[in-house]
Amino acid sequence: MARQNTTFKNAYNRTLALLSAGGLETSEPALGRTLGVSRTTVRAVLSRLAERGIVVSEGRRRSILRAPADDDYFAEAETDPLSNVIERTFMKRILEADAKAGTHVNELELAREIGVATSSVREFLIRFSRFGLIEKRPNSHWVLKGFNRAFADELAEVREMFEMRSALAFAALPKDNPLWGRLDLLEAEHRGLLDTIGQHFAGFSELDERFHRLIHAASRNRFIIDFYDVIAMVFHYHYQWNKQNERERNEQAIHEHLAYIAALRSGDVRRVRDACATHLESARATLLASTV
Amino acid sequence: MARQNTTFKNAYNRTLALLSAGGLETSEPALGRTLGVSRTTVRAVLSRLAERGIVVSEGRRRSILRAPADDDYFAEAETDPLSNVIERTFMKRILEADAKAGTHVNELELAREIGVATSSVREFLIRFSRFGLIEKRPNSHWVLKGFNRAFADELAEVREMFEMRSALAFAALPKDNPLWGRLDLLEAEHRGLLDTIGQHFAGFSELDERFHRLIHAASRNRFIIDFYDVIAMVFHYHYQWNKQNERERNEQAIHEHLAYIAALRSGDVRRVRDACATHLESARATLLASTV
DNA sequence: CTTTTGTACTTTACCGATACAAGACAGATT
DNA sequence: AATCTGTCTTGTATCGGTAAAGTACAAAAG
Repeated sequence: MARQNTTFKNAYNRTLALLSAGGLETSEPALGRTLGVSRTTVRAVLSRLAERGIVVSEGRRRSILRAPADDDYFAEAETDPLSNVIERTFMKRILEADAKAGTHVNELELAREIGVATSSVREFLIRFSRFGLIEKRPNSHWVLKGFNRAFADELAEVREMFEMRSALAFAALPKDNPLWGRLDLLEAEHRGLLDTIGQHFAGFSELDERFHRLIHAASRNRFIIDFYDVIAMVFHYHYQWNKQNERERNEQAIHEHLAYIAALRSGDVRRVRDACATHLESARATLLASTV
Repeated sequence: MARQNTTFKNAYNRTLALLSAGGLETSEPALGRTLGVSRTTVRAVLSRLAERGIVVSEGRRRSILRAPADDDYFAEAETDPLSNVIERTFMKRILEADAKAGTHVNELELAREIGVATSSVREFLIRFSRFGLIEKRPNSHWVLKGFNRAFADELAEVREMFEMRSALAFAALPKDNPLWGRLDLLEAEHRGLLDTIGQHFAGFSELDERFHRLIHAASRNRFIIDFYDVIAMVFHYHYQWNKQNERERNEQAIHEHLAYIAALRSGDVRRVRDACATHLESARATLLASTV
């Protein structure tokens, strides 16, 4: 096999979902746009829909024969892009066990473990290296730098610098800037989550990310914006391992966000500074508490 | 061919240079350490030295038969690692001509132009992407973001933030920290360069890089330290195209560096701030002047 | 008993090939 | 006149293979 057709399978599953929701696009280009794939893939999807007797197309006329059933969908595992699989396996290794600084990472071994070609692992490691957790010895192995206190400190230091600057830039934005509207929406989501915190506080981490990315967007600086990828990665993975007091932590964070939002609206530099600093300080504390 | 043996050729050339200087190491491991390569490569070098009748080895006894001549060396082009070749070709393209933001970058085309496999180009582009000049569209091409004013501004903004912090950290270093010693040496080099500025002011860019990297080392933060790679890349390539007033610019920069060094030694926070700001401001101006 | 050499083995760097996915274009539909 | 479909071409994602470079270990030399 040359390439897993995850793009196709993903698009197919999402088309089934659209069908169930009754919102199937009419034309190939339109469907391509909503799915974010090319027409070639759309046609492959339509072709399979016809094979399975769900939708038949003739020319530009399409008729839905039946609603999709559960077993029409591809298994989730199959729709996961290879790079995600590699990333997950690798992060599991790093976070779970022998992730001491100085450990060697072997491309070939990783590739064999996951069942993929070395070049895929290689490319992943190169991409991953910008997170500052691994380093390459030319012509030789990669060296792990450890998910430790030093990493957390360095990360937090830069984060605080960047976010403070972004927050001040945000507060200074003219009132007709579209970012304000997006901030309003996010605030509403925060309040909504607060009401239902008992049930699904797990959704917070995703909201948290969108909130901070919105703030960073005000910096209009690609280096600042891109740096948030490092933080998002850390939160995404590391917090899967640290469920202690999750609810309390999240609830507190929501309140801090709300205060932060109010400060931004006030336009008062000192208030923004304080709210930002307060929130980032507790974020730092949480992070440090969960390092090795 | 599977792999250019540039490592070997490089090591071989450097061994010849060591021979001419009369400083050949005795044992294989020792030579490996000074060259920074493995024993396998050292043995390949020794074996070629024997073939060419320069040095013969029997057991651990080695005798030098003759001094290396000019045509014993491999041509420089052959000793250049593939990744360098790719980088140079790519940067030339970006800087020379049609480097408008939005231009597509085609892996296959680049690979054909240089005469290498696509995977090598791919890996280069992934590594290069952290410089913020290109961006990947999944399953599709890379998009150039343009070596323009916006890029220079964003770069300068982060640089100033980072270097200011590093400089303050440097000034606060205890006097027995080894970085002070290295600063002394660099100062001497600056003065030396100032005396001979007429002849070889070209050497300044390399000195400049070492100076700023030294300052950043005081931050003890991998993200800050690594960020200097972006700046180094920009200076390395962009300045090859902008030779206007090079001598005056460099001379001024040297004086700014000397003032900067004096400020660091003084430990006076305000003085450090001023010297750092002054220098970075003129660096920013130079950079902006040379963007498209 | 430490360091070096000879040798065998493992891993990385790079190539070439191919299925999957994107993109281009002309003729057909509305 | 714009958008859509059919068809074709190009390019990316991934694999498997091999020469170059690194690494491990036992026997030899000091």
